Amino acid sequence: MDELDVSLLRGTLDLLILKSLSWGPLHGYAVAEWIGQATGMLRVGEGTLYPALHRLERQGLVEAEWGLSENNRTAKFYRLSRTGRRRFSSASTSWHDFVEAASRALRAGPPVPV
Amino acid sequence: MDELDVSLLRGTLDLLILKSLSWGPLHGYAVAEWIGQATGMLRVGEGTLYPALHRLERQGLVEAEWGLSENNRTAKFYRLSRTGRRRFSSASTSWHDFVEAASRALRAGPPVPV
DNA sequence: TGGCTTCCCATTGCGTCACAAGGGGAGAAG
DNA sequence: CTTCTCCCCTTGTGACGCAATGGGAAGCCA
Repeated sequence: MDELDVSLLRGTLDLLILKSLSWGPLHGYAVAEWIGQATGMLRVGEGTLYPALHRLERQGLVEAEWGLSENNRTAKFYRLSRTGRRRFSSASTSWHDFVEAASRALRAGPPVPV
Repeated sequence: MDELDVSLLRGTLDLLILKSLSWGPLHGYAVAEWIGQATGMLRVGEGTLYPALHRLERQGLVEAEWGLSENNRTAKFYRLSRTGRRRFSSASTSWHDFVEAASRALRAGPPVPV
């Protein structure tokens, strides 16, 4: 009823996309499906996904190629570039670091007086 | 050297602020200080913090009141409202749920074929 | 007295991004 | 031939983190 809180997806989407491509090329639709099932709760709309993919492509992290899907449809397959792979691992650690830091603060006690 | 990756702070800042106020009123400057030390790595600039505080105030989650700081300066003290307290706990659980979901996906295996 | 630092408040403008809404095309299935 | 599923895309819009900028008041030091 109330407005649900802000999209926490911010900054995490790219990482999830890179992860989904870490085993091999996927087309956009499959990426969205994977994220949905792997997280169990995060539904990525197409208006969110495709701009993100194009962004990653512009940054040289993924490369696209047209092909045929498992269902015999023309689909654009994305695959990690070498820099994409490097970026994936670095983004992964900084994501964990960030979560760790925030988590620590959320468990922390009151501010210590100087 | 490289461009650092996107602000992961998105969506987490409000939660950290609410947490910092969970023990009692603090002025803005102290909130920023607490976040910096409690996380050990996240530095919140004033151009980030004050808009956030005003936002939370507009939403009725915190209430502000002028007072005197420990250093004898006029400062605006923020304190959690009752709804703010409720919001803090709900936002807290959804933050953890989100992190858990993303974390699960980042540990997950390849997409299962249908 | 004058200048410097620290503390504390705030705004403007910019770029980024998640997202809803809308549009399209092509295979499959009824 | 209609409908469904799959698969692609763009255009707004609002939200938000952030650098830059400005100001004011207390305290210190010379």
